[in-house]
Amino acid sequence: MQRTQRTLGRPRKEQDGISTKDLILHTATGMFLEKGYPSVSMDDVAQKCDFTKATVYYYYKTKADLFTDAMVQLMIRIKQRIIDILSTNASLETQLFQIAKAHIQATVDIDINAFMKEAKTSLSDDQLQLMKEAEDNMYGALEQAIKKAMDKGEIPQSNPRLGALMFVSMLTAGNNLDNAYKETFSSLDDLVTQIVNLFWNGLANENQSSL
Amino acid sequence: MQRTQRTLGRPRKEQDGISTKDLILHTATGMFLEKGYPSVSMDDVAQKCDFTKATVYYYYKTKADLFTDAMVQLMIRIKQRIIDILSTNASLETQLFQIAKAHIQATVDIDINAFMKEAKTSLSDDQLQLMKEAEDNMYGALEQAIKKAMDKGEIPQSNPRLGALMFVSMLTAGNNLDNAYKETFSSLDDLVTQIVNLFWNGLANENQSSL
Amino acid sequence: MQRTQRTLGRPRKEQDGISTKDLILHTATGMFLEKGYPSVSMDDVAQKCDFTKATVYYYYKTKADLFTDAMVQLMIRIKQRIIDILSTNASLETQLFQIAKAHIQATVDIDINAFMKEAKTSLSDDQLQLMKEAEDNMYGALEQAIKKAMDKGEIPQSNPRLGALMFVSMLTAGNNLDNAYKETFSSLDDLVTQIVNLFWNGLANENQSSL
Amino acid sequence: MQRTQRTLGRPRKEQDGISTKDLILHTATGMFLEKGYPSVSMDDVAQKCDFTKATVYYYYKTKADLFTDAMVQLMIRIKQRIIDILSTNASLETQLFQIAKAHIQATVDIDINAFMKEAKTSLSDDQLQLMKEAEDNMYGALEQAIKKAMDKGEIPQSNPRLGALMFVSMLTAGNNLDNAYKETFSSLDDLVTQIVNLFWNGLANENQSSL
DNA sequence: TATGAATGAGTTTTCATTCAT
DNA sequence: AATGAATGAAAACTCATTCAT
Repeated sequence: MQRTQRTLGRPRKEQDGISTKDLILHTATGMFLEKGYPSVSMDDVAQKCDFTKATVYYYYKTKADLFTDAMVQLMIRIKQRIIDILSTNASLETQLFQIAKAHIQATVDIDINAFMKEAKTSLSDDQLQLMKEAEDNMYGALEQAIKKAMDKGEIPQSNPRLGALMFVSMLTAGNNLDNAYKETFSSLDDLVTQIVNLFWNGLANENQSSL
Repeated sequence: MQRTQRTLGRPRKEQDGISTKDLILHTATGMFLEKGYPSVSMDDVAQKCDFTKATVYYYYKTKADLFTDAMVQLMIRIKQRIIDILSTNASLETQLFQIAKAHIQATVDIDINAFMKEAKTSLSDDQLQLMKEAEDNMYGALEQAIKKAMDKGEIPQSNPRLGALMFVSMLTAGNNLDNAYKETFSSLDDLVTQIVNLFWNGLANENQSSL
Repeated sequence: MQRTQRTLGRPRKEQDGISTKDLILHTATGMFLEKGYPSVSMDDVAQKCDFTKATVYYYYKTKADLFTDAMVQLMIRIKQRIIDILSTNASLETQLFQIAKAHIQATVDIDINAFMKEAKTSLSDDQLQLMKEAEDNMYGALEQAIKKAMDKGEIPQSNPRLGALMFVSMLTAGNNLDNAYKETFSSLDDLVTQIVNLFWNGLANENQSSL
Repeated sequence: MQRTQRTLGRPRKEQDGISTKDLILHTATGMFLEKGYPSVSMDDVAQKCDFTKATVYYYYKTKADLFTDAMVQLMIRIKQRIIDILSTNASLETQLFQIAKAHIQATVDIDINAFMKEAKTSLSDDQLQLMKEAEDNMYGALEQAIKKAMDKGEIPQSNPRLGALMFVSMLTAGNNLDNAYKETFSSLDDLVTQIVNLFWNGLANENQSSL
């Protein structure tokens, strides 16, 4: 008659409560983001985790698997962050500002497109599919928020998906800014504000296009 | 006054008027753009040119040298194309549209930031410097055109460099669009128009920011 | 008190009690001695051991590392042999004869100076330092024995280190003797005796130098 | 009717009176001595001469040819220097001192044995033969001088060739001395004197060998 | 006489991956 | 769960050599 859910026997080694697999995944994510897929070797990841290559292979059958999982999990986390911000009552503009700030504060930068290009030759179709779905979901949240604002009349009707894509592309560019140039901004908030303003109001601030 | 009448050494092939070195450079440029720095081997380049690795090394001492030259020359060409368009009498908005169209029509796409990240560990400081300068020049032309429009009162004053950077980032994102999604646009012009409009008019089309 | 009862990982082959690493080191030592540093490739070593290049790299990170270890270990072994002989009660002359014989009987021959010259451009400062120390130790034992004999009055006072160096240089030269010439000696002992005599008594066999 | 030996027409380009072939040979000699056969590339030689590889090949069919010629000519020059010194009226000991000093003053060092070992695999039998002969000649002069001194009763009878070989080996060792150690001698003359003394009088300075 | 172009065969090194314990 | 051993394939780079002018 078992009373507790607590598993019996000595609990498995989980230093700081993080499992080996998670540690590997987390470490790999950071390294992939920093250097790109081909420039990170399984040994690099293993060494940074203080494990051996073989241990990494114990958890991930191939490097492509590790990469796919790393990217998918990352995109899920980002999507969740976006959703959290979008679920508040603030105006869309305010929310976009919050998203932008969170994105730029995170040292990590997901230039998904660049990653895809690099890894394309190494990933299986299934893996590419997985990543594409995660990417879709990630942009999807933003896209729907924009769509809702359009439907509510908050902003004029246009292509909401394109808006979402362009917004993220601008954030990525903001993240990759040359350090020397970055320092010409008085603060991070200042940079973020200018980017969001550019996205929100455009360069011209007028209604009519002369085209 | 010395005349070196007869050229020394074996003459270059010059088939179709294109020298071996140019062929290598051109081929390499395309491959780097398509797959990224680490994924293109010197042998890959050589084979595509129908030469041997050693021939590539005859013209470029290292892979990093080849890459640097490829990117710098590319950015020079792009800068020139931008300058050509900007030197017409058309309005800036029209010019931006032309630039965007030229950029997206070119199969090549330079996601400079992504390349820099990939190659950073492999390039020497000198090489990085060369690329940064070429990049600066490339954006510089656009930046000055925006600045001039601001000074003329054509558009409101804001950060012209950030505008230039964001514009190119949007074009790059447009270029990397998922094919399936790309096909939802009625034409290339349609896609380009929407991107330029978004940049020019912003999402909100209003003057006041609520932040 | 942690007992690592079961050894982790795949166990080494240990055929004939010699570990893979030792086999590689031993093989490499012989090849370096025979052909010199630049003329021995990592693949050469691997093939002679019936392993792959990658296995050699598994144990030695670089060729320079392998070379350094090979030479240092060799010099340590030679030093030990010299010390063993010098620790007997025999007269120094007899001991020198024994050392000379052992040196010449060993098929291996270390022309340390020549090796240093060849490898100098390839070795790191640390590696050169390691080799220099091992070399110093090797000569040191001989030097001290000569010094002791001088202090005891067995031989006249002079520069003991120079004596040690010259002795080894003569042995090396003896080892490298042209085979045709070597055969003009009635026996190995004869050759060794003549060399040691030359070193011990000099060419002139007289006390006064006319210089 | 030609009166003068002076060749007619424009004299061939001989900068500083040294022909291209001689310049190449001379340069190559120095580089081979400094770095050893395998570590010197034909390109290295060419660049140091400010010519192209192809020019070197114009004068020397193969690298082995260049090396053989370089070494043979060098040994001929050394032999001549030895003969010059030995043809004076000075005592053999004095002459050996002069030879030793000349040898050690020359920055170049011919560790012929080491070179032979390195190059053995690359040289043809003919080339090895050529070098062996030059080497024989080089040692031969010294050998004969020693033999003559023995016949004159100046020094006791022993193996003159072995003496010659050992003498040169000691000089080579003296040349390769660690710089730090070299500086412990008050002057070059001091070092040379000690080496020649050791060779001439031996370590023991006594007539009887206890063996 | 001298040279620029081109190459084949190698060299050092890296790395994803497998295997046996 | 984790690891040490071993490898095949490829990458960057080198170099002696040939060829055509």
